[in-house]
Amino acid sequence: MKITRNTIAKTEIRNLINSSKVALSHAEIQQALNNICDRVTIYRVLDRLVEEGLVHKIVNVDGVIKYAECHECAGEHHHHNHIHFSCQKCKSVTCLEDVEPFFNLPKQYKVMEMNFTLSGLCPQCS
Amino acid sequence: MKITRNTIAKTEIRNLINSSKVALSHAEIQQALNNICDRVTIYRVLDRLVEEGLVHKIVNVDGVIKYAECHECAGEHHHHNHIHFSCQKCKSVTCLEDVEPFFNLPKQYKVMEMNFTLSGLCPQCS
DNA sequence: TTTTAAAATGCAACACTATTGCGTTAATTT
DNA sequence: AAATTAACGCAATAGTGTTGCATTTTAAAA
Repeated sequence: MKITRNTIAKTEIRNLINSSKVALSHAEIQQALNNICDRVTIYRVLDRLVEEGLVHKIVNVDGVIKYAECHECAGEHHHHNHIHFSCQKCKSVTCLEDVEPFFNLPKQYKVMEMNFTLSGLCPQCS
Repeated sequence: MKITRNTIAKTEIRNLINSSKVALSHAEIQQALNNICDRVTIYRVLDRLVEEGLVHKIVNVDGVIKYAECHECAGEHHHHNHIHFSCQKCKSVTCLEDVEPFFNLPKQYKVMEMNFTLSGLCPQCS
C-alpha cells in the first residue's frame, strides 16, 4: 500500500468522525471544518481513511454516503455486517454495532461488502 | 390518494421494469425507452409507480437508485425486507426475494423501511 | 540542516443524478 | 363535446462526487 501522511486536514476529519455519535456526510464534515481546506480535499481524505480501514462508508437511503469510525473491524477480517439506522425525522445515521443480521444466501454468490440500513424513527424522535 | 392516469410513458416504463430480471436505474430506463419521453417524465413516472406500490426503490452501493417490480408486497403490509445483490463486475442489481434477514433491533426504534444490499460477485460473474 | 521524492492540496472544470417551475398537452369525467 | 386537472416537455437549477494540473507540504534521505 502507498505511504500515507498525516496532515492537518486528515487529523481534523478523523477527530471529527471519531468524536461523532452518528455517521457524517461530506457536506456535514465540510460545514464542521469551517473552511480549513477545500471540499475536494475532504473527499480525498475520506477515501484515504476508508482505504486505511479507519473509517467505513454507509450509503444512506437517499443515496448520500456517510462515514463512521471503524471500531471492532481492524485487522484481517475487516467486515461491516452491522445494521445502520437512518432517522427520517432528525436525519441522523447511527451504527448499531451490536445488531448483526442473519440470512441464508445461495452459495453461488460471493459477498464482498454489505450495506444494511433501516429507516424510520430513532429513539429520540419516536 | 390522488387519481392517476395511464399514459404511454407509464405503461412502457412499467412493462420494462416488470419484464426485467434485474433492478433498473433511471439511466438504464431512459436508454431502453429510446426517447419516447423526456427524462423528467421518467423520474415522475417512477415516483408515481413507487407511490402506487407497483415498484420499489433500491439504493445501490454507489448511491444510484434502482427500481424493481413489487411481487408479494401488495396490500396492507407493504414491506420490502428481502436482500438485494449488487454485482461489482456486471453491475446488475437483483432482488433476492426469498432471502429475508433476521435481526434483533432495540425496540425503541420504529422501522418504516429497509434497505439491505450485498455487493460482490453474482453467480454469472464468479 | 539541506535536499529531494512524491504525497497532499487548491482551484477550476466537469460529469452525473435528481428536482423545480411553468406553460402546454392530453387523459378522464360529466 | 366540454371541462377538469393529471401528466408532459423544456429549461434551469441544485447537489454529490470526480478529474486534471500546477503548487505546496510532508517526511525521509543525503
